[in-house]
Amino acid sequence: MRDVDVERVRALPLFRGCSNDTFRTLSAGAFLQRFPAGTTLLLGGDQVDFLYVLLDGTVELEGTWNDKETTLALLRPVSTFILAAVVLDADGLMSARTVERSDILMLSGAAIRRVMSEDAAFAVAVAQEMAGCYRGLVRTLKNHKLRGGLERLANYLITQRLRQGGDASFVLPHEKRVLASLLGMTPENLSRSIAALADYGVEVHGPSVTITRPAVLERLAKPDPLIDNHQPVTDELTGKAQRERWPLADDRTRAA
Amino acid sequence: MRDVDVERVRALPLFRGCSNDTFRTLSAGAFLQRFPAGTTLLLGGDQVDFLYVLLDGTVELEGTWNDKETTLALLRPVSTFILAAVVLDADGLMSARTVERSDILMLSGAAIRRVMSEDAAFAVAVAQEMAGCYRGLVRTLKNHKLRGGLERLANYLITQRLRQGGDASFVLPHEKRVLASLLGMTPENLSRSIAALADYGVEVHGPSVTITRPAVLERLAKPDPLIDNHQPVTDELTGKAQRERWPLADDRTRAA
DNA sequence: CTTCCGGCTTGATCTTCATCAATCGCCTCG
DNA sequence: CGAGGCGATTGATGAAGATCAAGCCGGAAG
Repeated sequence: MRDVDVERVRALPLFRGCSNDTFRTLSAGAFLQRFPAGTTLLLGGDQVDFLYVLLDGTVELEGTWNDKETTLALLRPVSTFILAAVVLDADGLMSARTVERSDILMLSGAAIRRVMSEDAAFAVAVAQEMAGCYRGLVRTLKNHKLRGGLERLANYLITQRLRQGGDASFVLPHEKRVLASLLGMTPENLSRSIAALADYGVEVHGPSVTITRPAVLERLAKPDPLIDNHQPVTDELTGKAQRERWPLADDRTRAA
Repeated sequence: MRDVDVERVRALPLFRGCSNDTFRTLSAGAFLQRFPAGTTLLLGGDQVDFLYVLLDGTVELEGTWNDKETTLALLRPVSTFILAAVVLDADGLMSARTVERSDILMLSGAAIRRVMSEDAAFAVAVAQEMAGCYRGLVRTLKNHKLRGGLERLANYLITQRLRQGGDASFVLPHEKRVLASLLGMTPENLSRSIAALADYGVEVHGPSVTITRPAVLERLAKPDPLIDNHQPVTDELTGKAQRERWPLADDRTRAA
């Protein structure tokens, strides 16, 4: 594992606050692996032995039932995944698959559990990361139960625009069929929904999107801070927990 | 606060492992309150100052958007709620409302955060509880994205039957319109779905349900351990985390 | 260059679900 | 006892979304 990768992991909110001892213990049994696109890292129901950290590439978390599949999340670096299963030493509820070639760090789950009870700061960080993931899922569930497909798409585009810097034009970060699954619709209906958004000032050509009249789109989308996390993605704000604390005043951020 | 209540809280997985000091600190600033039915405890977007522990009654967690409401969870004693917001010192994403008269213990959020960094065992317990809640939400999300309304209802009934002891007859624990919202459908469609399940050996009279041909119903419902948590509810298995670890062998349970 | 393939789009149709409206049963309160 | 109210049910209708079936387009391989 390269030093630069070690540093990236050490800087994660999950590990930033833990002791050097803790971090050494964890990284001792760790290994970094490069997977090609389309590799299944983990199948739902499998025993989970490692905490995964995505350092480069894209990973899809998916659920399956009755020969149907759905994308539950799309992860970009730097993200950890299946932390919940590791904490509880339980089987994974989702499958994980690389969407493109990805560099993934694997940390021993047993070591994580052991170290948690010895290093309170680390245990707190784990609790915070879990809380952030939990809140992300609450947002997703509300998004699906309260909004229709067109509204979900509109809000997705608004969020992407803000996360990519706020310009009128940006790029869809994933294949449309994957995006459709994430948004809970079929690829056909995603196509139609995109076409329908033309009336609201959304121009899509291949993967590139331009929002010409943001105000009009917002009137349709009705974004809501209790559902949509519009926080831009920066190097400073990488963990799920940090991203959930966002619009807090400084004093509260420091206090916690 | 009565001694018997203190004991119930102390016995929760969240507090069972923490030191006496920790527990004393937490219970010092705690107070128990009785709320009538229909009381809003917490509105989405509110600052969250307390961790709530439902000791008696029923609480509904709900989400709102664009004048629509949906219930995200229905809690029965003994359950904690809005732990994630407390851990991150963030605003609540959901509203909480009593469905019936409820006894609720309120613990200072600031004290919880403080105590976490001092007592690793407690921080671990918080992380585990959060992980359990997270997995519950993953199950819910898969349930909604992968199954249709009739299938969700069928699985709900199967789960209820098992949780209430496995008899052919049992009782719906909530009003049907609340149940409809939890299942993500309108009351009208819940009625129709219930009627449709008559063909699968489900008899419903008011709140009482009888499943005459479980095998037939299961063929429709296709329950899946990666979505449905069929674990019975006992005094021994009260926390969200415990309930997620269920089908594990003894040695794993002890190790963690 | 041409062919092939996979992802995307488009149209037609069907299923599912929401909505609107009316009724019924039950309980409460005057 | 009767009136009103609320939840549940049932029916009719419409909208949203899934499915099926072609076609389109662009990149990769031959």
